[in-house]
Amino acid sequence: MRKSTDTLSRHWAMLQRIPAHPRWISTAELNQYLANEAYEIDIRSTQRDLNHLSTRFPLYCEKDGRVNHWQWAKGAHALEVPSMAPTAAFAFNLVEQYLRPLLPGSTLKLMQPYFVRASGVMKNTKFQGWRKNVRIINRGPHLQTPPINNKVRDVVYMALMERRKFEVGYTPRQKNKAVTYEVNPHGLVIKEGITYLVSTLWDYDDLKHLALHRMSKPKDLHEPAKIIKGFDLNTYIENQSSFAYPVSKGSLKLKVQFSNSAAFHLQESRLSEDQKLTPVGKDKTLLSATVPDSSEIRWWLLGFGDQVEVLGPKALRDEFAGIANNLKGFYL
Amino acid sequence: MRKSTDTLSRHWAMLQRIPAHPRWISTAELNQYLANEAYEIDIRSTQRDLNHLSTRFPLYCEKDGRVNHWQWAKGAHALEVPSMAPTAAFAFNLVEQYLRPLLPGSTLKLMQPYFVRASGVMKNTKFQGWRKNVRIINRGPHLQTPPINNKVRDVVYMALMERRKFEVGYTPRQKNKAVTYEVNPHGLVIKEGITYLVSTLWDYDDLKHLALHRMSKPKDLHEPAKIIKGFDLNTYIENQSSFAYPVSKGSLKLKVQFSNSAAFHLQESRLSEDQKLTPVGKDKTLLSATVPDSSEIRWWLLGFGDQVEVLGPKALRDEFAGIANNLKGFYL
DNA sequence: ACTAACGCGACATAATATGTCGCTGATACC
DNA sequence: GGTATCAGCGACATATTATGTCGCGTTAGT
Repeated sequence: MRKSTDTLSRHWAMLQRIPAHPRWISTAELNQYLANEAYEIDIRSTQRDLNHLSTRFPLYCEKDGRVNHWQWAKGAHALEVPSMAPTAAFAFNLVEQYLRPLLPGSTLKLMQPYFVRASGVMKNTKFQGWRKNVRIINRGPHLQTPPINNKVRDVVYMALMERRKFEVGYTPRQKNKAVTYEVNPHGLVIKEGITYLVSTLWDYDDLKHLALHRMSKPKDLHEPAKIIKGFDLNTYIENQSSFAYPVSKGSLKLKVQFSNSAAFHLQESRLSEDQKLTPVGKDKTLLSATVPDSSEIRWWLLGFGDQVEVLGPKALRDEFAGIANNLKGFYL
Repeated sequence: MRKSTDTLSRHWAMLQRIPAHPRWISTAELNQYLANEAYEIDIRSTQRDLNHLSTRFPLYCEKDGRVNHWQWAKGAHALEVPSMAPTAAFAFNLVEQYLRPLLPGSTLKLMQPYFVRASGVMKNTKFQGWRKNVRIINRGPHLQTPPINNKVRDVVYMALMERRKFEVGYTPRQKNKAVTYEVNPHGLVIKEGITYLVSTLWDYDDLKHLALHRMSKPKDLHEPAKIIKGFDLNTYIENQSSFAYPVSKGSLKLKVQFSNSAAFHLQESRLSEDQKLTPVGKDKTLLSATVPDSSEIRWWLLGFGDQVEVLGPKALRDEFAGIANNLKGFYL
């Protein structure tokens, strides 16, 4: 009566196919899936397997009428093989520390199970209180990223990934009341901790930037989105300078004089492949490098204050001269 | 002859206990481990199980004399249950994009299996070429992080975690020849993409900063490290301003006048809990906020150039006045 | 109220997981 | 170089279990 089977790998396939809370799968669906995967087995066995597996794994079964809905229990920590190596766990912890102030909390929350696992692995080492002995030094202050609703995050990400429309309440800045939009997601931009969805609304063709933290009551419409043909996010950002960042597509042959203390770390990590550092006198260093012409580089150079003098190119020097002049005016 | 057993969970335990390449475990060790985990079983069964499992999972067995060494095959992509949710995969992809220019490649490589898995999940969505439709805009140019040897990374991380000594070749800046150090790792600092190990050497008590990309030929000494009693990395960084960053432990009651365009994004992500923005005239905004007194905040403010005028506190205004004066001098 | 579909207990039986034994070959110790 | 030791593994008997089948109770849909 019994066929030759491979119970172990079938069980494995089942565990993989069962989704995490709040998604679920019915016994019949799972049996069908297994049949497609070359595990043709009686549904009775699938039922038995599920009951058996649920005694060993945090599987949860919810009866919906006569149908059993199976899922991984809410908050069940994922199991993985091979388990996370200690060094990988360390990397996860570094990354967590690094990202916490920079990315919206709700995006990071999606990786929470991995961070938890990493902490678990670290607990078995002697490096207790490791957080106190690792530090990542960032430039710039930590802006407080506005919170994004988890449901908004899930619907938006899924809609973007599956190229579907969705409906959402949006509260424009300086207004109190949410209006309802039907959104066709085109691309995602994160800038200074704010997440924007580049989208069109209804059947219109003009692109809007919708901040995720201004969204509420999302509703997946399960309909294909209307995407502008040939849309390309990079082109969009650069050509239209929609996010007001890059200055031009060209590059700059930078010539800058640093104080030695400011130039110090450039000896370790370089600005460009062709970077050259030349000592000038006792306490100055001349930097020459070819870099993309962007507002980022201006920002970076300005941040050094009076530790940096821009020598060239001429246009950039003039820009900086203008800024210096204006600044001087402020503080007369 | 046969005892009642729980084959499934025993197999699971085995899979979890087998380490990833290049670590390994012998059959006897594994059997011993299982015995401790309440799976008391004949070693013959452990042998059979391993052979059986290796037909279904990428397990690799290396014979060392008469002993079998088992490990997950090199580059075997990890398996996890429940499998990564599509939204989590999306988050991983975002994070990967975010981190690539900011963290040393070898640290990121430790997370590679997870990024690979995430990409696999994304492949099942309609969001092909998603990389082109997601963009994270960073401030500051991308410095090129110098490469760290993988072996160095592994030995250093493990030594730090297990509080062990190690021996390493170190090539100080502007020297060609590596000298050999015996290192007691105390803490790790990442700054501008450079990874430093704060350490003492041999039996000395003075702390050195060793850059990981200057290390070579690491050798774990499998001996407990000699750690300075009461060492605390944060205290060390702040008190000794060893990494020349924070200015003081106090806070600043910042009063700053922004041009409206520069102040724009502060309406979305705030600098502090108590941040206040007040319009001044037609095209200026007054910001007041209490922030930690740090060089980061100076950097950040300077980056805005002539879009920002510091009004208070007086000491900070004076600092900025001095900088403006010097700058003006450069560009006369 | 009838029917179809699902879950599940029971049962027979084929398949397999387990302990045991003994052989082979590599290592280590004298 | 001889011998004791130990790991791996093939073979075998057998207890255990995984599987298909059947039938009953229950629920949803018509």
